[in-house]
Amino acid sequence: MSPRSSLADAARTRAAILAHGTAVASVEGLAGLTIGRLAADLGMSKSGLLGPFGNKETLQLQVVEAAADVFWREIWEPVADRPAGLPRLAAVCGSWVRHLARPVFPGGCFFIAAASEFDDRPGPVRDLVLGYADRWHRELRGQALRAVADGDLPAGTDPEQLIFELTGLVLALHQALRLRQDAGAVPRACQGMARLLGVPVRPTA
Amino acid sequence: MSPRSSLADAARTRAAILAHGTAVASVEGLAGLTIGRLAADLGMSKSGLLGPFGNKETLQLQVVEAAADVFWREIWEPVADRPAGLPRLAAVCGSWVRHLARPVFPGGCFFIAAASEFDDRPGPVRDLVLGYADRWHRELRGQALRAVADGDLPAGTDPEQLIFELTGLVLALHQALRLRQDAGAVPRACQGMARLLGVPVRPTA
DNA sequence: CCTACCGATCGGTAGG
DNA sequence: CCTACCGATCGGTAGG
Repeated sequence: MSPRSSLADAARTRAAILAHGTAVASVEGLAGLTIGRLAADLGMSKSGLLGPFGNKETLQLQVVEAAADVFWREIWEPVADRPAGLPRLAAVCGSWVRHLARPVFPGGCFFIAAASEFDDRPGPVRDLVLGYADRWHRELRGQALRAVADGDLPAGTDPEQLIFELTGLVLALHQALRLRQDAGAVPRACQGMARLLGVPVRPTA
Repeated sequence: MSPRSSLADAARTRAAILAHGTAVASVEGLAGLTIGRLAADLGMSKSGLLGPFGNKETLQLQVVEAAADVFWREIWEPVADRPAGLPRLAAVCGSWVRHLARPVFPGGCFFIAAASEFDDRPGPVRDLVLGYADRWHRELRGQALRAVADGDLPAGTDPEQLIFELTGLVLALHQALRLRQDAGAVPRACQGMARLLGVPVRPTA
């Protein structure tokens, strides 16, 4: 009941809003996130929910940031201790597949959905999603370049082509799992990745 | 001004609504299609627009069907005269790439967007989108099976794996073009397809 | 964080 | 095909 406690309460409230917001947005879309629905789900008033954010766009931006934190923690951090280059690239492919196969958000991969939803809608939300996509792309490219330099991928391998094809396998896996509910797509994605990398890929946490 | 003319007028009105509806939905999403916005764009009243359809869901379903007609005409029909098997499969990959690179709808590929938007929303719209996806999948598989039977793809080639990877390249191309606005993705998609098929793939109309 | 309220827009209907 | 209208919900604000 001290000032410190009410700051902590406010932080908890904000965290609860963002956690539920990422879950709802993964299913309904970021644009389909409504203040009234979120407030009702959390037993709050609309104005109370909007308070920490000011307006809907700021809420959307912070939902994207919260989802990015989860994505990074789920996929990249578990493999950060693998040797740079091919071992880490193969490991991140495995944890990426795992993230899609055992979805953290009820609507599957938040970023695949957000990228598709906002690819044609200019504005701060699109810019932020694109910024995270670029960051992800650069991380993958760094590992691919290192793998080529180490001789773990054939000389002359084009890192951009490799990352393009790996991304394609992830997107095909997402569509197969979400739209077609075809769990057989998990080994197909791993097989395609393994062929591109020359080493086994398995869904790992 | 005869009855025949007013039937023709009604058909033209319906066609205009569906043509504009597919365009708007490709950008705003099928759920973001609103009756008021569509009516304002076309200079009609909301009730006049809703008349031919009865309710929004029926409008959505008929927009999906109209988009499917365009998709089929744009991608499959131009290559229907190619020999069945590998030649037709390579040709359809080329016209598929072309469809994405020179988008017919302002929001890019209607079906990639609709599949992502409705993969988590049960109901008639999802069922219809899934039905078209299945139909597309079966067409591709038929050509792949024929290519294997003809000896134009290595014996032991798994048609499902092949189609999964081809679809991944299409999805990666869509994301690169729409989100990242990276036109360099067109040759990357073609290169990946050519490696999978063993023959050149070029974007063709 | 709340209640109470704002104008705008939603999908849809009545009646012509 | 239209006007006129319905209740519900949208994002957001005033005031506490």
